[in-house]
Amino acid sequence: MLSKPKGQSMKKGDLTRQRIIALAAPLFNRRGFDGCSMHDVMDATGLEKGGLYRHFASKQELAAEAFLYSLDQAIKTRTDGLDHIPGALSKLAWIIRRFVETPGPVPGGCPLLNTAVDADDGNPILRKLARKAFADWKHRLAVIIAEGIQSGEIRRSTSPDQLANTIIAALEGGLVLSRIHGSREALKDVEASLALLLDSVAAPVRP
Amino acid sequence: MLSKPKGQSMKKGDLTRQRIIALAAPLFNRRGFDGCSMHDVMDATGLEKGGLYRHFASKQELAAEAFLYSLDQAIKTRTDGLDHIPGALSKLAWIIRRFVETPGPVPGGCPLLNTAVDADDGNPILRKLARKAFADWKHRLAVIIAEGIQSGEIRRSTSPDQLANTIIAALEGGLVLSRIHGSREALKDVEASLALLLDSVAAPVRP
DNA sequence: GTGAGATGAGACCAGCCGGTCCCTTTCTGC
DNA sequence: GCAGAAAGGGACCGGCTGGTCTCATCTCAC
Repeated sequence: MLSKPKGQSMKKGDLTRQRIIALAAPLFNRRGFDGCSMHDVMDATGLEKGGLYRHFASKQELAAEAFLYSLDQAIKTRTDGLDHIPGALSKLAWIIRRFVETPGPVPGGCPLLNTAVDADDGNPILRKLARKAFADWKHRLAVIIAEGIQSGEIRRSTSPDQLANTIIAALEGGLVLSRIHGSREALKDVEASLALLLDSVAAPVRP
Repeated sequence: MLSKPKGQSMKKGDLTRQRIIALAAPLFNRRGFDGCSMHDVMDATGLEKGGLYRHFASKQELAAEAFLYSLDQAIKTRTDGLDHIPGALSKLAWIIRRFVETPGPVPGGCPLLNTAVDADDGNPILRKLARKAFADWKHRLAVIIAEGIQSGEIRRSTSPDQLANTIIAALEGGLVLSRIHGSREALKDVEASLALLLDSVAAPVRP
């Protein structure tokens, strides 16, 4: 289920498998599990049924791999460079700005949100993957917030989990609004409001 | 496309039509357009193909009607009683609390969000309906906020549209998180953070 | 170079999809 | 109560679904 090793020891089959996943990912992300057929994947990859099913036991397995691929891409492009940002509040603001300004690497909106909505009333496998992905994201944010509290940058009364959940919820909701309206307005509004919220949890500067 | 008249002049056909919509709404809301087949609707309603297609020209028309029904139900249960709440900030807090605490009348999560995600890369009809529904919701909130500014309850520097978009984005995002985790935690967190945000836009009390 | 295993083509399958059509049954205005 | 209209049953349609299987071809270690 997990990705095969990358690098010099990759056989042809592994390369094909990776190629299928990379080409299927935007299809599933855009159209959802039911909205994307194996024939669509055939068209996108140029492979026939047999070639496809040699690498994946089922459509569900391919969809799961495609989701993990999209997720991985999204995380990479949205955290690349974060380490160089000093300070918890700056890190949070940077993450928010990145999310608002940088389009997702895999077309079709955020794969987490899409998969969560697509699978929340069925498809337990995808559902579980989405749940874990959200939990991981929340944890990453909560760690930054906790560090900010530790360092005295953020008020002690702040709940890391609460703030992390709020940031994720607002960004994801804002992305949906922006996509349906075909304008970045909603995301910009969310960014501005989150900035206000971050101000209000910042510890008062000591004179 | 729009609902037929209700009341005394309803023929049998109109009643059946309404019954189909009401029974199909949760199916489409839970499983999405592609995930719900006409056979599912047949099972839910007890009607045969012919009976169904007498009342709707296509699956798309039925889905659109089902969406409008779900939307109408959601708006009703979430605004009923709002008029008795005095003051803009109280109204906003009340709306937020309602959203967090009252489960949607049509199972499967928020029909707006679901439809927006389901249709944002295709299905222009549903997409347009979702877009309008979000715009209407934002307008309703923005009016309340503008009134709060007018009355001196909310800071003049506040942007009604920005705050409205933020509230909607955070609530919808929080609902997705809560549903995927099977816990109200995320929504509660969003509610608390929005309360903080509302505090920060409240005009300072005059001594 | 060769042989064995890896890879892919593509015909095939049963079942389901949205949708149509015609005929019977039921309703309703008179 | 009757005639005409409205409503619904259900067989039928072509096309598409996810998935299987066999056989040809390609790759690569030796």
